[in-house]
Amino acid sequence: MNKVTMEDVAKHADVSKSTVSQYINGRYEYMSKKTKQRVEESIEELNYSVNIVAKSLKQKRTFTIGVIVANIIHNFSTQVIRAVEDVCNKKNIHVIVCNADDDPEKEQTYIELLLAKQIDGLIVFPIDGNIEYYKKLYKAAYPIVFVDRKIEQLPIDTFLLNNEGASEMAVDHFVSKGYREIGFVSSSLTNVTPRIERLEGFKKALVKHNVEVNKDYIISCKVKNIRTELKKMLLSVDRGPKAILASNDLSLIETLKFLNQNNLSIPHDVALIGIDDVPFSDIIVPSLTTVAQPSYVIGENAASKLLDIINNRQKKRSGNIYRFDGELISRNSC
Amino acid sequence: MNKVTMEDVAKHADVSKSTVSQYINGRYEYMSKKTKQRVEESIEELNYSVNIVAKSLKQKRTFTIGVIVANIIHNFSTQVIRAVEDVCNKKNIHVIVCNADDDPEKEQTYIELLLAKQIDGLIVFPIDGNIEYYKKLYKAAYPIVFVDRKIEQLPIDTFLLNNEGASEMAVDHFVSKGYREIGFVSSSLTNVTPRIERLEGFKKALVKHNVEVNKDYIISCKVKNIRTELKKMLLSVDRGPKAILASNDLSLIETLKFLNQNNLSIPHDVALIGIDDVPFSDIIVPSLTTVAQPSYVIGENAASKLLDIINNRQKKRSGNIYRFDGELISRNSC
DNA sequence: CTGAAAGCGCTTACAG
DNA sequence: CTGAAAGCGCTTACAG
Repeated sequence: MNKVTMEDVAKHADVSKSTVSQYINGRYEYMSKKTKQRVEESIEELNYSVNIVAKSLKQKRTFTIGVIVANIIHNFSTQVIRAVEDVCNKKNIHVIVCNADDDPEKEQTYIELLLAKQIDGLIVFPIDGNIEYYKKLYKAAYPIVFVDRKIEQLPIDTFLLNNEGASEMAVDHFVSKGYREIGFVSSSLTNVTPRIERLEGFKKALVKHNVEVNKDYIISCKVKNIRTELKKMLLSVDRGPKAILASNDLSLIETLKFLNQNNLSIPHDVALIGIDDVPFSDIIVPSLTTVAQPSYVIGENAASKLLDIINNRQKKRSGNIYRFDGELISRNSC
Repeated sequence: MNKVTMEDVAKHADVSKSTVSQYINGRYEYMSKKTKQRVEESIEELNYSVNIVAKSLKQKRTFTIGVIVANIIHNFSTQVIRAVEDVCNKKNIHVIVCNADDDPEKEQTYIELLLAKQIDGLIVFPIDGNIEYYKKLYKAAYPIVFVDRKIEQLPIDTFLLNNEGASEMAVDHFVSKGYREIGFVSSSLTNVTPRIERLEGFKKALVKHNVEVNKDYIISCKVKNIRTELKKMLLSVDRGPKAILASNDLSLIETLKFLNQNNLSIPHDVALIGIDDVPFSDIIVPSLTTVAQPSYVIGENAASKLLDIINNRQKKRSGNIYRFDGELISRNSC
């Protein structure tokens, strides 16, 4: 395929490699019409295309960034990736996606491989276990932004949902519909930002509405155990909650499955709101009321910021936290 | 970050670059214990990692492959990508994913960019409009495999569903449940393999069961028009079909939406089977009977084959068509 | 067992 | 306006 090099073009056009390079990079200022045309024709005839690897080595830029998602299983991850790719593709930047699978070691291996490939920057959904490693990257002034989770110790730009606000929206909606016995289901085991903040927002919102926080109504466990916990909460306790806030897509799905399997009707027996829209919320019966994350917008912003940082390495970095509000989409499950 | 080079390590260990390179690449045969240890320590101390861009330029391998999906909107695409990434990551090969969005020009731009990046091989969900371009790649002996769709003219290894068999499974299931008035809904506009073959398989299966093929029961149009067409088919015609085979995930979703919106109960009013499992088929009520594609297996096989081809460039290529059988998952929609 | 040298295919100051 | 030369950071025959 790509056997023809700049040298070949130069010979064919009877000019120097330098000139061909100038042409390729659109620096026509000092180029005679004749030369320009000869080069143009030669490139056409030989079907030349530049070797980006060689170019990258020289320029120390690879025109590629990496995205490391904590876990690609979440809808949110997929949508963020899509947005990042859209933003980057527009600027002819390639994106390499790695799924850390919530495993710090896996993540570190990926980061090292990406760095060895000299990628220009990194978008990371950070994992608790790798803080020291991020610190190294930060100190080396490596272009990096975080998504979904923040790491307190590091002034790295971070893009995430207004998590407390999202919970508040859901609780407000429940209360406005007359529900005061509200449960909370979370699938995250580890101490990640979304889980902490959504639970916190949930509690605050209850307090705001003068509802006492009932610990028996809060589930936080592995995905596969959610249904067992729901059974305890809804079927064993004397009076369980009449409404459930599922804190993300996976816990929403588990809750749905549980309710369906136990013939509990939504919203009659239990009302349901999920944080994180799921692709089928509009398709099923009853349709699901959710607080949708602006995932695409979050991804766009993170990508734009990263590209900015890459293009202005010198500028000192701000380490801002960018919050994006969720949107309550009222459908039929509450 | 990666400022430290092989040269630095060489100086620090007081050996030559050649020796460091040998060490990095695990060629210890002729290396004295002492040298080996000194290099090892220096690498450790300087925190050196190899520059893959330089390595790639020299070796003419980038340890990266590209995947160009026709349209990432399909569940199938996502799953194939996941499988490809799993296979490649195990061998430290990176994957760059591009979404052609069913646009031949977009696809060509991506392919050119990927080639300029010197990627080692390509997995493509081919689009009708780019046959000439694939031919060029083929002639240049560029490592490439196809997924999901075949291009008759080119002997390129292709991995796809046994589409006719999938339709047959669905029809058999309908018939076994007593349905003989069966509709077919397809979302693909263009003449792509899955659409053609699934429709063909559908017709053949009807014939096999001595059911006459009724053209009014076959819908093939843009996704956004499916519901209008369904309305004509189900609500305007005197006697519409009592069962519907949705030929892929998107048409399944549209059909579901239509049935729900019109309060048609599944399977009582209309039985439903979809080719292509959707993630929520098990979650909703009624759960959906589908013919699941072995998407992950297809992706795994395509990736393995591509890596094989890359590692044995000399071998002449077979151009086999690899068919994978779907699996009927009987749930409650039929 | 180890090192000097050439070269992968570009870009970029600099000279003329 | 154009070209010769150096260099990006590796690998790889080859010499010793």
